[in-house]
Amino acid sequence: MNHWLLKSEPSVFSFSDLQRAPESTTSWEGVRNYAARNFLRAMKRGDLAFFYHSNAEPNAIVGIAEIVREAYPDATQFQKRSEYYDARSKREEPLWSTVDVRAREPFARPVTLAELRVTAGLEKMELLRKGSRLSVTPVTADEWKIVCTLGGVSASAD
DNA sequence: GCCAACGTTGGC
DNA sequence: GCCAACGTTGGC
Repeated sequence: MNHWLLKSEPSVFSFSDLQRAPESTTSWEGVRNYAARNFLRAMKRGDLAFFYHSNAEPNAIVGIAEIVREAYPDATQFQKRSEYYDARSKREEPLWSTVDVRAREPFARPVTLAELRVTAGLEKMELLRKGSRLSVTPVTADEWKIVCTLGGVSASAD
C-alpha cells in the first residue's frame, strides 16, 4: 500500500467538509498540475492519505483519508462554466484525472507544519521542501508512521 | 501584505 | 530550444 498527502485550503474544503459529505466521500477535482496528476494516477484503491490544511491557522495535517476509487477523468475539465475548465482537453484523451477519497479518521491532535519541520525523520518530506507547492505528494512508510504517532492515531488507521 | 519558489506561456 | 515574463501557491 502506498501513502500520500493531499493539500486543501480549509476555507475551500476542509477535512470536516469531507467527513460531512455523502458517504464521507468526494471527488478530488481540480488538480491542474502534471506532477500532481501523475501521483493521482498512481494511487490505488485502499491507499491512505494525510489530509493537510494549507493557508490555514494553523497549517496542519488533520486527518486520514482513503482512496476509494482510482483515477478517472475529471469531469470539470469539460465544463465551460467550471473554474477548472480546460479547452485543450479532449473527451477521447482527457488531460486531467481525479480520484475519490473518503474520510477515514481525524487526528486526535492536529500536527502542525511547525511541528513537522522539527521532527526527526521527516527532513525529506516533500511537503517540507522549500518552495514545495505540489498539492498531491507521496509519503514514505516511515514518514507515515512518525506522523501518525504525532497525531495520536494508529498507522493503519483502523 | 509580502515575496520566494515554481510551472507555464510565448517571443525569438 | 532558450529564457524572460507572468500568474499562482502558500508560508510567514
